[in-house]
Amino acid sequence: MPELPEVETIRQDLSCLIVGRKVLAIATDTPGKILPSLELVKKAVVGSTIKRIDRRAKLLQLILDNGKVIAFHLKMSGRLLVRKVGEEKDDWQHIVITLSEGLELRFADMRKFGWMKLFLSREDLKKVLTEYGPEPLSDLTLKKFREILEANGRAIKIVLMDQEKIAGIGNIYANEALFLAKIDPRTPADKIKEKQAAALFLAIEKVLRLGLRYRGASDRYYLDALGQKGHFQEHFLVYGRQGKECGSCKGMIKRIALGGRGTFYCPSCQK
DNA sequence: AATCGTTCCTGATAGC
DNA sequence: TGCTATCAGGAACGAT
Repeated sequence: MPELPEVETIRQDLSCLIVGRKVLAIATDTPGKILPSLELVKKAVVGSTIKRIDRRAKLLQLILDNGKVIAFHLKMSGRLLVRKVGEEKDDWQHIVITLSEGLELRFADMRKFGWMKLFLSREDLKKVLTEYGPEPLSDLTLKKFREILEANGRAIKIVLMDQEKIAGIGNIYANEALFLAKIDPRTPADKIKEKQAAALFLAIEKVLRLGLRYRGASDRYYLDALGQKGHFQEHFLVYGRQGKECGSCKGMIKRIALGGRGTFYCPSCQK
């Protein structure tokens, strides 16, 4: 599932591939996934040029030269693919944005949880973006991190995945970071000691950077903008490894449900 | 205000 | 073998 490293990898790809291209047309077979509506989006963006690609949390934004912004949320299974016009249709392809010079930006989504949304101005977008917590790789400091933990009594894994608290961390990176920091995912955030908080702060940075280095985790559906898999899934220490041996203590990785999400940890390493 | 349950959707998997 | 039922899961939303 696309989290910060996956969305950032796509952002970098799109920056190289489609910045400077003009939007010629938009088509879809799932109009409900285009907000506020296909017609309004067409009217606002067809004819404009893509100036820049930004990312904030898991939200990807095409910044257009007319001041409008198109944002995408990939949710569980969304893909943004750059293809040449006429190339074979992609699996679960639902939105096609035709660009100048024979390219297409395709939004494909097996689960159909993802969406595309028009923002009429940078100010409108900014309002939404301020609702996200700090970016863990650029804005978050240890001091700020400790304040977040102290202010929240819910399980640490729930807090890590809460986009209003910290932006961009999803299930995979939350599980992996907690393993590296040797913290039980159920520990109430406000009960985490100073030393453990510092270890977790570093572990978050480490797993996110590792995810970026491997161009994301293609656990199930994730592909980069050219349709290539990432490789971080080959280095998972706990995620999806229930019943397997812990690489650190030779105990067995356990799976539990936390906040309705699959949670993976080593009971003997993570106290 | 904080937190919980429900909803969206479809492929994978379990059970018979 | 082939059918049906269940489940997973990010985040918005309504309910408590």
